[in-house]
Amino acid sequence: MEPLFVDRLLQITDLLQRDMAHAFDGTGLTTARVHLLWVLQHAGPSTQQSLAQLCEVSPRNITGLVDALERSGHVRRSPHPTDRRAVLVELTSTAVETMTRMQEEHDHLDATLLNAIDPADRPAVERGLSAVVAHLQSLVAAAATTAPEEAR
Amino acid sequence: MEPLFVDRLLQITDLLQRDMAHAFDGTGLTTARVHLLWVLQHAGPSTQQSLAQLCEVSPRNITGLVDALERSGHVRRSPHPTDRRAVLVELTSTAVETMTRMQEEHDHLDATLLNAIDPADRPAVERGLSAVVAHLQSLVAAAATTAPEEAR
DNA sequence: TATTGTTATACTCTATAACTATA
DNA sequence: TATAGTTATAGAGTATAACAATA
Repeated sequence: MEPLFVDRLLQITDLLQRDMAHAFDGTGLTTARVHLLWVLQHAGPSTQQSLAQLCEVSPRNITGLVDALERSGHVRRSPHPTDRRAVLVELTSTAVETMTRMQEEHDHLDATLLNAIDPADRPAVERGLSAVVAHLQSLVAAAATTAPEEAR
Repeated sequence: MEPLFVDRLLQITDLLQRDMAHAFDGTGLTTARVHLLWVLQHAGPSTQQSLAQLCEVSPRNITGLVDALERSGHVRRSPHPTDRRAVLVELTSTAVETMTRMQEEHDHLDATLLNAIDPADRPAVERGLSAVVAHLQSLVAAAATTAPEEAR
């Protein structure tokens, strides 16, 4: 009996998260902290405000994550050159190495997953998943505009 | 520029979770609690031990979730008929209604997602995602057997 | 007056360990 | 002796609100 299509997607969600969790098993890092490192790696040195926006999380939350990453030596706070209210958060060299390794694992996972699919099916899968993403984006966008009204 | 395949999957992961989170917006429920209700709906009245196994979570965690769901009127604890150590957790009629509605929304989401995919591509997408699931399962299984040794 | 980050407070999910009541 | 559930304790992620320093 075929599972529902959406259940297949949820199963992939679950498995991907488990697999990625194994990747930081020995590092003492967590999903939220790795996400912040990932954002930092791509954005470069950033203020906590901009990190909050990029991570879609409260500024207070960033304070906590940066505190933890500073303690574990993955991140450094330095004064902002022109705005004395702000700090710049940047990766340490240790973290740069860690993120480089994670990026490689990420690319490797991408290759092996694609490789698991019959080459003849790949274009159709690409098209299908793009369509699914587009549809989900429109659903989420629609919910985002109606939900705030309910909340009042 | 095409995103990596695995990034497309992660994007779907993120969007699915957001969309489903909207579904319990007004109910005061959370992901973990809805998951427990979902399990209960499919398993029927259960002891907390078996719920812990089905949810892959500690028994202590179930205590907290059941406490919260009992307070919000979604769940009832009743004495186990033959084992006086155990309790049976079951859905209240309110929760049965909620879960029925959620099941309908789930089926509806399944239909609309599938509908977003070109009919000609559907079989290939099915095959492709099955292969991805199988591959991820083997990765997770492999990590599960090696990780415990590192932990010692 | 507006913005940056922090302190204060609180809730949720999660875990392990010790304990109670029963098997 | 082993099992079911709870109390005790703890850590992580998350949020809002009040406040300090600076713009």
